[in-house]
Amino acid sequence: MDTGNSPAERWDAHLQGVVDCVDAAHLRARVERGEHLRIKFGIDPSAPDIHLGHTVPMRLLRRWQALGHTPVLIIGDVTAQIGDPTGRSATRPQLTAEEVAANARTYLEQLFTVVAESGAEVRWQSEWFGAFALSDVLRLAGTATVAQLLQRSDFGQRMAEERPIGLHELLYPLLQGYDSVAVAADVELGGTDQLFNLLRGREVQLAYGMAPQDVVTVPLLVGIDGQRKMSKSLGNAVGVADAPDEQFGRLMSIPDAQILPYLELATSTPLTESRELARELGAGTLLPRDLKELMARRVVAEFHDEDAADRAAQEFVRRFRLKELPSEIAEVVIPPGPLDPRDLLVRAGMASSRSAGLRLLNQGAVRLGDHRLPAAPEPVEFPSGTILRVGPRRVVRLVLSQAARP
RNA sequence: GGGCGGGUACCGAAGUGGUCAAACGGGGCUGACUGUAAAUCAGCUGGCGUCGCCUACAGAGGUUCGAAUCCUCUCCCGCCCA
Repeated sequence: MDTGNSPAERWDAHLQGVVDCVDAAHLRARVERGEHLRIKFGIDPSAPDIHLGHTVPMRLLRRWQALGHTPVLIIGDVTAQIGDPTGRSATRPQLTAEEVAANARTYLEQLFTVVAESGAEVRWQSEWFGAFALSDVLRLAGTATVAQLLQRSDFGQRMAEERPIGLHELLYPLLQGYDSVAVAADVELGGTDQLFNLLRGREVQLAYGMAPQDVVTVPLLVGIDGQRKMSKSLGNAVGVADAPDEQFGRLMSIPDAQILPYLELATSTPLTESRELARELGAGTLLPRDLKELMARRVVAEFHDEDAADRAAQEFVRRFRLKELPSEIAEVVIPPGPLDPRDLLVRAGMASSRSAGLRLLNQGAVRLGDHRLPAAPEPVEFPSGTILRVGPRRVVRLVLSQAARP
């Protein structure tokens, strides 16, 4: 690695966006010496799609990759069948090998939109755990005490609340730690919530007579609800593979307080620029809405392209500021003839049942053409091509089927 | 093996004979408002031929005019002691 910079500058470049660093002095020395390091990054393929939260450590990995290090991506196909107990108050359902393999495929594909594929090493846990004998498991289990493993706050809390803890969950940090032995990791990288697991890797390496890896963590991205950590299952995530409109819209719904964190963590905005933008925001010369839009455009541009970002932004303004119809409207084919409004809603896919449809009608949520449909039970008739709107977001074009009924 | 506590709507969690389609919170949906798909406020949130009926409180039986609530058996889960 030769960035042409002084050792100290090189170290600074590594440190950008880092929260914890253990052992910082040790790592610094290696970096300043210009060593090429193997950077382990574990992937949990328990869900198929990557969201913005995952891209935070991935972004750091990319930066370090650019600085000359080797990303070692570990697909946790074995541990995914356990489910990381981190932050969990309950045992997670176990996945089958097939589910995990399928998830891993799409996951990798999406990961390589951030990290450069060339030069990266991809390893599957089953490479080493596949051949694990019981004696190996026992040896690994012998590297930690129950008390050490229970120190994790989520386990401690579960104990206190008399909630179940699976034995396999206890093993999780050890398995993940053994990965570091298997790939001879120099550094492991993850979100701050992974600190316990990452540190365990050091202990496992030591127990196997290997020099312990250094550990680096990055901040967690808060979900679009602005409250909890971003997570698919909490429904507050922005998926890397989501459609541009979807990404843009979801990003525009984050609370203002999250605009800067998102800009810094979820886009490639240079530090100097984001500082300047933060200053303008504070000074009131830049409106939160505009900065939010800038951030949202950058995210969309990164995972799609500039064009898509432009279109998504325009579409958003069109739909939610000007309250116009979207530029593309899905069509639904409806048989001709008078129709009970409730049935219309069900057939158009806007309501899951007639009762649900009635509720929408009662709430004044339904607009047919440019009329608000009353809750009256009278059947409605309309020409083909009529627009049906339900609430602010759902729009459909009704096309009458020409097939004459006997 | 013994003791104790549980299984309720999308999720969490009340309810221990009728006024329970089931409190409350979360989530979702809708309305108002808004720079916003945010925040806030309000409403809705099993189904159906809508003042009524049907299905529903792990499963199967039973007691009762009447059960999510009582009894019996079964299945599943948790904690503790050994």
